[in-house]
Amino acid sequence: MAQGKVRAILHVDMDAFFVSVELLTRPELAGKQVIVGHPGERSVVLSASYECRALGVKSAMPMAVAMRMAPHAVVIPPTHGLYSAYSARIMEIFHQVTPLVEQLSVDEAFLDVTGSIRRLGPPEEIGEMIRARLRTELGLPASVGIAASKFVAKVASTRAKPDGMLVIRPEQTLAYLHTLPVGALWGVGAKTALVLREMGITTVAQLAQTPQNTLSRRLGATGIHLYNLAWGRDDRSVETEREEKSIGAEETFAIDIWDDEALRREILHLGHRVATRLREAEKVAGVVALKLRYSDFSTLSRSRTLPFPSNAAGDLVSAAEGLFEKLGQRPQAVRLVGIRAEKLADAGGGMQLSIDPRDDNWRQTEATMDLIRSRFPAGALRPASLLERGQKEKKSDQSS
DNA sequence: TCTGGGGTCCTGGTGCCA
DNA sequence: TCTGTGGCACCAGGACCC
Repeated sequence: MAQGKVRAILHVDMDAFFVSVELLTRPELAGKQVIVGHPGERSVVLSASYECRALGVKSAMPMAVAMRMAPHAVVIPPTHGLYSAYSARIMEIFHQVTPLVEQLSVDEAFLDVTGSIRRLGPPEEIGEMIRARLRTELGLPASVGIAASKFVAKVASTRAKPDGMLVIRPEQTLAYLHTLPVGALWGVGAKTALVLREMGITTVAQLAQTPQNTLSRRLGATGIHLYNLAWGRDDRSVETEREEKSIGAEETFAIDIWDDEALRREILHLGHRVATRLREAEKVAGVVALKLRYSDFSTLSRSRTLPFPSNAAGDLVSAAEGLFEKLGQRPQAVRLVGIRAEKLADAGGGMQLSIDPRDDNWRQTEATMDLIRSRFPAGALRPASLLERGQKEKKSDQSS
């Protein structure tokens, strides 16, 4: 970060990204109500066109609700591979502008262009250039926020949507922030907004005028963080590298499940998914966490430290099964099962040594499975115990 | 209205150990 | 030998984001 120099941070956010990508191959749907998401009863909206948003449809809204709001909307199942491919091309364009790119998700990033100004012109010109390139080279609309800090740039891009650009200069920052509702702050979700409302705080200006210790008492460290944001204080730099902290997979059943055997099969399936991804990332996990969500949406998680870090499905599954056993009788049917590998470390190239030679045989087998999987279509290879599941529970495999 | 799947971060409780 | 304490790791859960 340049000391004593005002930074120029861009936040670039693609507009209705999944929908925009789908429209590239279905231009006849442009200007129509379009939703990307699984059409199933228990799915949610992944992305909605602005024509749908005008009717109240939002991302993460239950599909059933969205369909009541926009009954004529065209629903397109997601094609994640396509979005990843476009995401890579988008990031490539960003990296041609500056090496200081922090990718936040598949469709948005921070760019620190402070050092690019002499070469490319003022930040506004850089922002417009990026938007023009995304539009002409990829056919995708994007919004850009420009400010001296990440947080304010992010707020600006949100306010610039759709297909716009908003610059907030350092001297305008406070006046601008203090016009916003408190929900505009990064980190204020439904629960925090409720707590703040109980305190009589609904705007950023009111938050800024609230004593820090009052906020701290109700919200802990979050309160102090929000207070600083309300005063425009955010000196976090654009981080170009981010270490993965965990890798997980979870599955919501089409109907809630009581059957132990079905739950065990799902644990086995998820364990293999997570282990495969760990090996692809060349990581080993030190901790395995099991997550269950019951019919009433209450969620329970249990975790266990492995005797030694591993990326073998057998180790992950056996830890998860141990946690599952320990839970004993379940009070309700289960709607979701998840497994997460945590405390990740580099695999270090070699395979994990084990006292039991059978374990190493199994790991060799998994390595061979990875190789076969890389050469044949997904789902071509799976443990025998999952074959029956593969035929009965097709729904789950759509997302694997 | 009835809630996916992928993550990160924070907090509070608990048990171990010096 | 017993007890209190502080630090730390681990665990569980919640809130949030896209």
